[in-house]
Amino acid sequence: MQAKHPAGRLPEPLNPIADDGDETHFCGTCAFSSACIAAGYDKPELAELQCLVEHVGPFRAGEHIFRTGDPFRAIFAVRGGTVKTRMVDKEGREQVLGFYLPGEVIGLNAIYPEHFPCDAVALDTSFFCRFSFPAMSALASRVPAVQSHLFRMLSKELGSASLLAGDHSADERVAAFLMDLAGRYAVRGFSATRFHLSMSRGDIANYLRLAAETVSRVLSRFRAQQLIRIEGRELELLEPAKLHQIGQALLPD
Amino acid sequence: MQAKHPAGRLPEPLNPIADDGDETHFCGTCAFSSACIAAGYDKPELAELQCLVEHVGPFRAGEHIFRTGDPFRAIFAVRGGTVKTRMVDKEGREQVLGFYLPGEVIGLNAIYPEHFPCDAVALDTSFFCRFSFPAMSALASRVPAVQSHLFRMLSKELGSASLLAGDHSADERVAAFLMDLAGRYAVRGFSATRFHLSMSRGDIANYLRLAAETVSRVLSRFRAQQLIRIEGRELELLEPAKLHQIGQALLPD
DNA sequence: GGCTGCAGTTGACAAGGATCAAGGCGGGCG
DNA sequence: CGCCCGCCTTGATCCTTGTCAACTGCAGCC
Repeated sequence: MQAKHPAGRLPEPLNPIADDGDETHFCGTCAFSSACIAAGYDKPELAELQCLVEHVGPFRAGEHIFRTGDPFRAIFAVRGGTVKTRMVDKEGREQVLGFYLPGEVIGLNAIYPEHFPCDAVALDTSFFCRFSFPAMSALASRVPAVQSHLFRMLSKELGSASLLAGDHSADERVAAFLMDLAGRYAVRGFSATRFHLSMSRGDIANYLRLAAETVSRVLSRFRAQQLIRIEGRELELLEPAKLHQIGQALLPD
Repeated sequence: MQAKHPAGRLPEPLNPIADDGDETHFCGTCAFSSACIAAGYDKPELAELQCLVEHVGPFRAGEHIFRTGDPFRAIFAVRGGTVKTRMVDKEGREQVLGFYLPGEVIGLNAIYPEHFPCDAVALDTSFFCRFSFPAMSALASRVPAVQSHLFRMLSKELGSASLLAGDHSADERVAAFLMDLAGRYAVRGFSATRFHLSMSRGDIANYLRLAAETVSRVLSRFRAQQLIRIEGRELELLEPAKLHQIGQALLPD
């Protein structure tokens, strides 16, 4: 039993929030920050950006930010908390499309259909910046950096959508999932080796197209192999390099 | 053996081409036609659209339109023929991302990384309209219809990327694949019940994350059930409604 | 003509993961 | 406090699908 970490409780959960800004400076970690910077904080366009953005929340775990079929009027940047997007088919089966962390943007897939094609559900207590899309489009026409930023965000999400597509083993999928989360936390300045899984095992499994039991088994195996330390939803990556190698087929680079 | 169609040879293969236009009117079935129309055929912007578009081809089956890593300078609309996009991982395994028919656009996923993240390979003899992306962006800034069109194309592709994601049976996947192709031919004005499969069984299988043998078996079963008629790569859908029902979990609506 | 190679089909078998089932743990609430 | 209800874990079994293999048909080519 000495392989276990009986008393090794993980430290207090981190509670990342992508909001170090005030009404003038917005969020430093926000997906739009580079666009704001490009536009220049002191330019008249910023005043306009302030008009089209609105802070909304908090949403408690389980509450909807938007629902399938809602008319599309805005996109949302996560300021704090975590969100899952999901589709529910007519037989009532849920399909998790993605998880969104602070600084990331949801709603881009609603531009074309003009209605949200999925639900967005808070997993944590969450806060958002709501960007009116018509106003954003108009601004994009005048500020090339904003237009280019929108194009790039859309294109980026296209790239990540094809990540999950391949037929890969349960180990590869879970390892890639953990490393993907780690990388996304890292680029926003949070710890890449220790974080909280806001989503249930069932949500992870659904997202990865596995059974919840399989996810549970893989995590147990990773723990037995000393690759991770996991206690409920508190996670520590002990061997990121090995995990990256296991999941490499699904990971960029 | 009377269930077979011994002498029922399928008619001559259709050879759709999305080009009913000349240098002035462009392609009526092209993905950009609505943007052109919105911009007004006689407006000065059209002259600009002509400057940024260039007809390229023919490419013969197996030739690359672009390769992974090529610098991103343009997107391509298929005028005629069929294209597959694919990624090849470092172990050399191929991953088919999608098939593109006349009127559809390839290269949108390269905007963000600024290099093509995948290969595009002609399956047929193929022709394209090449749109310089910098010029297109500049035009989009001045013509809201063009900007909006680009946003919508990107968003639309986001939606279709999540289509394939679910864990579905081989029957569901193949049925949905056939119905998806049928629908895409239909919107461009081609027959929705009889068409040529430009891609090999292996490519279909790879795209659907199945083994080639499984695709072969499913198609044989569909034929035995009188749902389709298939002879090599010539396909006729005999029971589109039943196929749609089989694949409904993956299909829109 | 016969050889070669590729695409496709079909069969036999094996394996990874889904499903079914049972039990533990923890939190909310009467 | 004790009950209940999710969430999670672990074990046993089953089934879909991948893998291996053999065979056919066809096209290109010497």
